[in-house]
Amino acid sequence: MQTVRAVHSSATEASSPPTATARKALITRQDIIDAALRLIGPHRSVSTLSLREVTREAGIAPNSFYRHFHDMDELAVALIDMAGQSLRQIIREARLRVSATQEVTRPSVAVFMDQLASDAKLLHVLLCEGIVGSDSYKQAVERELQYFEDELCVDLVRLAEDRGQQVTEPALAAKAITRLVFALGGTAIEASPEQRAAITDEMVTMIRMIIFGAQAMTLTAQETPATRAVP
Amino acid sequence: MQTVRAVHSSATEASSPPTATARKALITRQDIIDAALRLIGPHRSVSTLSLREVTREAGIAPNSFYRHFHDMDELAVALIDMAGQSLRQIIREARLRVSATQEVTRPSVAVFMDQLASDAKLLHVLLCEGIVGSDSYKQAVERELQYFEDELCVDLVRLAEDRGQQVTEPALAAKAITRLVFALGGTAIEASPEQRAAITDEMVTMIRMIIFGAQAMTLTAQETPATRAVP
DNA sequence: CGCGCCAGTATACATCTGTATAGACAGGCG
DNA sequence: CGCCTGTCTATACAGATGTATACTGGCGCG
Repeated sequence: MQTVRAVHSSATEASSPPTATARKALITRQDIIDAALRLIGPHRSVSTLSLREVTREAGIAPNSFYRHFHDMDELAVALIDMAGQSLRQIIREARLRVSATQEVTRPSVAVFMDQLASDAKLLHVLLCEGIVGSDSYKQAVERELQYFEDELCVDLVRLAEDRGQQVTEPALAAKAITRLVFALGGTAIEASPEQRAAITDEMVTMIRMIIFGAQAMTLTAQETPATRAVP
Repeated sequence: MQTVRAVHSSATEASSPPTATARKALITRQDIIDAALRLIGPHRSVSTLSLREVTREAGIAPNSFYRHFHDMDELAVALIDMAGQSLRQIIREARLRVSATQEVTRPSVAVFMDQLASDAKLLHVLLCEGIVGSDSYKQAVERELQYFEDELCVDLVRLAEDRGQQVTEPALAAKAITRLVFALGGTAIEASPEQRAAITDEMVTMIRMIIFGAQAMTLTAQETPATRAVP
């Protein structure tokens, strides 16, 4: 486990007055959060960050951390909460864009991918800690995903009603879409723009499969119970 | 996947004969792999294991590790490969069970969940390293998932042909199913048996949605281009 | 002004990590 | 038997980490 922490001090430690050691005027929670966000990336999850690493990146003394967070866990929860806010932003933005167009799926996926690009770190937090985090992390992540699912479910039902159709188990369809989009989003985080576009197209088709399927299953249930076998 | 593990005495360090220090007769790669598997769990990914930790669990000296693996990375790759074998086992077993029944989806999902229960650690490796691992880990994981997708795609096409139906973009449907199942499987790893059963039911319905959807989209494309709007 | 308070820092320590070096023991072969 | 070779262990070291203790300097308030 060789630490390849290259020089990198240029960005953080440049404004040292001639005096011995400059004292940071005021450290805010946000400063520390920003430093943590700068550190996490495709290969670093929050749970693997060390306290000293974060304070080093923030340009403060290790002990100063405790003035703002009791734990590293507290930092992680703060990050997960921020990621949740990012999620809500996606939903809001998607509804705005959708209400102005005919299509539904594509603009929504586009919003998701846009937010993924700008808030990659935050959404990555959700992905990582939902799988590898401690129990409390996982619960926090699950809560945020659940919120996303619930909102999506509402939209699915409304969409179907607007078109005079039914959708079986919209909650399940919403869950499938959510989990699928997040799983694929995880692989898209470090993709090139053209790969990203391809993933977007794939996502759109997959989501349409799920929506069509949820609608088709109502038809089979009431119309043709025998002609189309249950796979 | 039978684990032909050696004696591997007690937990860590209990069986010291009167002599100074007992020397391990023969250390095998498998001993070290088993120790690593014992250590990883819901909150521990391979990338966070330390060399000393693994050797401690294996009951050997830290340096003995190097006789069998050049790196911790090499251990991780070995684990991912084992997880891949576990995947192939799932496909084989599912095909066996399916050929004996009418239903397709449910027995396949059941096989997956069974394997998840018995090889939870291995499949967890795939989940973790696919998200948080280094680039080479991610590539290795992606390779295994791709294999799973390809096999599933073949089955999807055959299933549709047997019933005289078409499926649009079977590769995409297979990818959607694969990613969805793995994402949900990740949350099922530490679930109770009844939660697990509920997740299984959900999975079955979701997969049917995707399959139905992939079939319904062929209908809309050729029959009614206007009556059913694209969502 | 004096003074306490607080947000910052420096130093220190025990513990962990990876790994380099050297030693001990068993087995095969002359 | 002697010796070499391969495998495992012991010791040691430099660096990292979390945190306890003691410090320092600027701020507002009496």
